[in-house]
Amino acid sequence: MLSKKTKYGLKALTYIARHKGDTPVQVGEIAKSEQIPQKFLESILLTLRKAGILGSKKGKHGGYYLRKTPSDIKMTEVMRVLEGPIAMVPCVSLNFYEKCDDCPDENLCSVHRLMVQVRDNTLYVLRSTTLEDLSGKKDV
Amino acid sequence: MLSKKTKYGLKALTYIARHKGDTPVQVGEIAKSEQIPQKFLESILLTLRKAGILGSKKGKHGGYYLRKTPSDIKMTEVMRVLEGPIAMVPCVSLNFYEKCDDCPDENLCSVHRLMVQVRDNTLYVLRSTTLEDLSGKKDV
DNA sequence: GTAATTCCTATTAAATCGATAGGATTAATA
DNA sequence: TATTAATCCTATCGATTTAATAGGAATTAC
Repeated sequence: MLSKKTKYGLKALTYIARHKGDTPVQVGEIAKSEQIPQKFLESILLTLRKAGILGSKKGKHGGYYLRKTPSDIKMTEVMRVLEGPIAMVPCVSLNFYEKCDDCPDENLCSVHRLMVQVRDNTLYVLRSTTLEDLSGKKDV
Repeated sequence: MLSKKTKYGLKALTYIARHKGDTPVQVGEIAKSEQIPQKFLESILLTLRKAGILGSKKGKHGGYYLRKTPSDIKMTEVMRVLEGPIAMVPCVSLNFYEKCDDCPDENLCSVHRLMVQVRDNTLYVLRSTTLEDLSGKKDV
């Protein structure tokens, strides 16, 4: 299940990507427009900033902006920052690998092999989708 | 993240599918072999039985057996029973659909469109994989 | 110096997960 | 028929995670 954190984060990123002009976008504006609890959204955008996806400007007239162009922001990156591992089990995770306590040999594990397949297909989608795709024309 | 319930369930099904002979397989045997807490496994197999995937025989010399041949048991079915919806958000779920509170129009929602893609790719894998694939030769 | 904004830490309520406990029910078999 | 061994059922529990809230510190425009 996709966490609200990730869902809100993706919506916010889309909102910022669609924003015209060179002024940063304020949390309050996004929260209101996308119906997201403001304080919660604050912490999410902070996470995205710490991960280098967003930049921020503090103080009055401050706000958030993208550090890269939307077409350079892959969904793999965003998902890993907000949702964590893309794989459904740690033993097939590329970036968050962990061995299973049980499994003596991963290659013999039926669950492992299935989850590799799922991971590869999910990765394909998330790698080939960028923020530009999310924020682009509705009918694409 | 794949729940332990699903992981254990898949391992148990694989174990049963590999079992030779026409006697039912006992929970204790599976639990021991696959290192799964027995009581927990009991409840999982019960779920699978209620879903029609497993059959059971009570009393002495009882146990569980498959209701269909492994090649007829798709991973979509097993995953839906044990893990719930395959989609990452209810608004793109085929079997557990729910409208989002926020989203006025799903077709305009960037998250929705992304998650449809992920769902379709995951479905492809889970639909084309059966228990026979899981329990088959290790080096396939 | 005031107002508006991000930044940071802590807390909380609710839900979910993984597991355990204890026994009821059923069936084989001696 | 009594015993044994298995599934079946319900309830509970502790730990973790999630979603959200609270309160204020730091920073900046004006």
